Amino acid sequence: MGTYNFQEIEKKWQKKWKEDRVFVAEKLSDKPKYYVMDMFPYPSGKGLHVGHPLGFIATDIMARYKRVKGYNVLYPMGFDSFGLPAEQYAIKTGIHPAITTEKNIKHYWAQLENVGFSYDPDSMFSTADPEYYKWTQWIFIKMYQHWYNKTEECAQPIEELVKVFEKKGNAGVLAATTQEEAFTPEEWKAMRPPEQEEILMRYRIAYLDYATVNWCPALGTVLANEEVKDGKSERGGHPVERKKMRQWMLRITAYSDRLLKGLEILDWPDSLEAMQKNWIGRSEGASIHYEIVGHEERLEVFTTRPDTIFGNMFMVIAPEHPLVEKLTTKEQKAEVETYVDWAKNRSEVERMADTTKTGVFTGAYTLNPFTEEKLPIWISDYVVITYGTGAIMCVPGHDDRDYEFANKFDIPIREVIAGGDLSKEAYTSKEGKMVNSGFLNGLSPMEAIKAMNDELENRGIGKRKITYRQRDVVWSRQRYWGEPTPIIHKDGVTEPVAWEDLPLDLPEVDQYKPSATGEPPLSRAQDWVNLPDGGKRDMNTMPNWAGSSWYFLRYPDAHNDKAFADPKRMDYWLPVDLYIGGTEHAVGHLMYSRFWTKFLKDLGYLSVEEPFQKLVNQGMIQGTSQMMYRHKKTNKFVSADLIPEGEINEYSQLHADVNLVRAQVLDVEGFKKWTKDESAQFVLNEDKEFRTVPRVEKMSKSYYNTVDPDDMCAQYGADTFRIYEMFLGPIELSKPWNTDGINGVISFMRRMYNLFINDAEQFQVTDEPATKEELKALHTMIKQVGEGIDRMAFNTCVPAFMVFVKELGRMKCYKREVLEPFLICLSPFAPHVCEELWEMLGHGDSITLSSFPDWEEQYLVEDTVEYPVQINGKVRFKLSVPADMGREDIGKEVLAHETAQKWLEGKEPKKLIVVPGRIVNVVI
RNA sequence: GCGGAUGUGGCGAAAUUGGUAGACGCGCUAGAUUUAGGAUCUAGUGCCGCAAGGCGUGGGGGUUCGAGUCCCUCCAUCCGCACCA
Repeated sequence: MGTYNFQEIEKKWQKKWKEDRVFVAEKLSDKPKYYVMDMFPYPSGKGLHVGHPLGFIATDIMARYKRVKGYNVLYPMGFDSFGLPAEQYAIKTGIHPAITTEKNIKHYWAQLENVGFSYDPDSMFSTADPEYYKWTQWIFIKMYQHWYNKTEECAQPIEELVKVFEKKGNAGVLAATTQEEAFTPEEWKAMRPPEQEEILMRYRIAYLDYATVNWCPALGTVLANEEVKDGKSERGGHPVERKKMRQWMLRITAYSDRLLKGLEILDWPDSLEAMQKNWIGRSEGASIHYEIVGHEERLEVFTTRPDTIFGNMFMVIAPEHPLVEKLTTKEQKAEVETYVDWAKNRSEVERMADTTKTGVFTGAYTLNPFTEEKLPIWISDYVVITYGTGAIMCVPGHDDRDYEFANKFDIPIREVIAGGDLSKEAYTSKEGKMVNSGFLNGLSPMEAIKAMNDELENRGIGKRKITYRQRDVVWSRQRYWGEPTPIIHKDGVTEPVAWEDLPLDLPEVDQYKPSATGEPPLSRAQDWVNLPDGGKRDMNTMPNWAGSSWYFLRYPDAHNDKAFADPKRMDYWLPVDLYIGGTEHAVGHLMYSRFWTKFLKDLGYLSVEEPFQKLVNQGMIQGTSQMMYRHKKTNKFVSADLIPEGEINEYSQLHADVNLVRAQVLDVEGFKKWTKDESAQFVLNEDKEFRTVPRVEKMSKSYYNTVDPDDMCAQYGADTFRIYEMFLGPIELSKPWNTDGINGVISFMRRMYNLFINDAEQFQVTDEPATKEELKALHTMIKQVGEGIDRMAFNTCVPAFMVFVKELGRMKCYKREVLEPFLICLSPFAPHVCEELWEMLGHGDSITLSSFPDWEEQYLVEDTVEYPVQINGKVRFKLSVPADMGREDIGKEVLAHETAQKWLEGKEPKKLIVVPGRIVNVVI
């Protein structure tokens, strides 16, 4: 048998690819392009495990496939290098995060090279490279220097806005802004610079503002909403508080509508699209201004159910609402203050865990504009200040929360839509007829919404409004290892760092943690912070999201020093045709990337509105941990099959290193060596084995269930490893890692190799012409593989190869005519061995330069006989049936023809393929 | 509660537009061959049944000549969001 020496082959070709620069894309070309990439990894100290390459292998297959399909392919890889782990390691050890990061990147890159990915080496960069983050800072400054014009749906320079203010004031400006008060040109000109600055901040796309933010005391920094899960920090699971702080923010809400609409044209998974839609949370409703009894101010509320306004019995405002103090009457003051204090100090976790209604009456009333009733204004934390106006009109009859609140505080309930039973629960459906509702009576709720909106607008007390759940994103982090915010504070105003001073490098500091007084780590570099002219540098860094928000724009021109990228290259390469990555970035990275792309498009740097045309979420590869049991009293390890079910609690469970376990049996000696505990005692079963119990959980070093791709490549070869990962199932699916089935792939690889090299180590490929049967096997394979790759069902390609190889082996076919096209088909999956065999076949060029074969139908169809058939005396066409079928078989099918005719209305059928008993297919 | 998905042998899974369900691999069974390896080859392997035959894609119903696939409904599991007005 020929020896398939994968180690030698793989090393040889990896070296050759590198030296010959085979995978460097033509950065500008007339050829059709294909841009495919992965979500780049964060280079942690732990290295890659077998879960990471799943998506990478898929993109590599696509890249290699598109190359042999004649495309100019850009397939890059980079590193998302700013981030928490390197910084926390630095705090612990004092080693500069840049050093750790560089070391980790080297390790990652070596691991990736081992698997044989066809990355374009010229495109590689790290987000922590100053030559890269120079442009991250540049984009940030651009955002700072622009505002969002809602009339033109476009970001525009802030100087132009200033000119408008000087000429006309802000009254006619429709902008994404929190500036509500109007001012005249004279008022504007009379303002001092810090006052003007404050107003401009309300317009800038990157702006400073006091906002209630997620403060994580354990991490010493603020976090974005996307980084908070269930009231805890996504990284580390530390508790998060709400705190009012002045922070850099990005006005992503200016783009909410475009971010929502853009989803329609994208080829993304439904679940991801739904998540983004949900996150943006568009809802249509009305804003209504209520008169407050005895006050000048009005109370603005947002509601999606203006139809129910006749059932509005009370109002609730959030504890943080600005009117709280003003509205509270003397009698209620003490009670209100106690409540507001309590609500503020309640942690997010507590609030989420306990949703029973609490609240307090302010003593103030609004007037229901339609019933003229006095409605009490309450305060409750079930109304959140960050959504809508932080105040609601409450209709206890037709809203679950209002219903619960009204019952608790004995507020009357009125039915305004017939159909429910209000003694039991609120009736929230929009089915039924309006009652007790004045001019709305008799209408359906949908009709009533429209009528009420018209009436509100006529009377000038409200108008239709669209509200988004999405909030502006906090873009400051009180951390060291990130891009410094390129802003200087001086005399109460801010100004950007000059272009020629970019990149604004991170300063050296003595320690990486926040200062003793709670200032960000950058405050430790006082020389850097304080400028000679009295200005002070901003001490915040940008969040981890910053670098990844535009890296896909950099790959085509990764080392450009004059611009973030050459516009011609942007036009040629964008959008990314295929982007693969995990679902964990659904609302973070993917939302920001879309936002930054739209912003840069507005400024004229890009011509695309959306960065990622097709997106695929690869599943997570879970680890299969191996659990072993130790008796709590005797401290002996006991083989799992010896433990009676009822006694399991007497044992403690430990993770054994999965690399020491084969088929649920532990290598006891290896275990002793690993734990460095020679005295450990083991109770073995009657087969003298120590059995473990598998448990599927996250792949993590701490569970000792990680498998290093380097080990897989060393043991089985990169090609086998790649095919096996694809063979596990669809890439979208999560599945536990196990190597149980890898022998099937190994034997396939051996058989495949043996088609070329026989048992006597001789090359046995001949130039004989192939038979029809052999060509049928070939073209079946080509069709299945080509279609499989096109719909990214790589798992279905592998069986096609296996069947093909088995059949050729059975037919003893060692013919060039069949084997050459086969190698090209297989090469995206197993590139090394295919290159090697391609070379043996006498080719001087890389297999990458060949072209993917087309399948031909003539080899695939069965021999057929055609019979003329008449249907209902009208449609005549020919019926093709397999040659071994007789007329009598067709006769059985005549019953079906009436339906067949219906299918075929308006179409010109060529043939019906029939098998005994049924019509199989209609070929048009 | 809202939104999204998924449910097929002992296991991972195929079946692209409705057309012989379970391809391919693992595992298992038997045999062959060598002989201690985590080897190779051959045959078998959805379930029930000696068989003929029957039953089978989470449950129930429907459309169709024909349903894993389409429609309705219920159930289970997973993921995301969540007092969003």
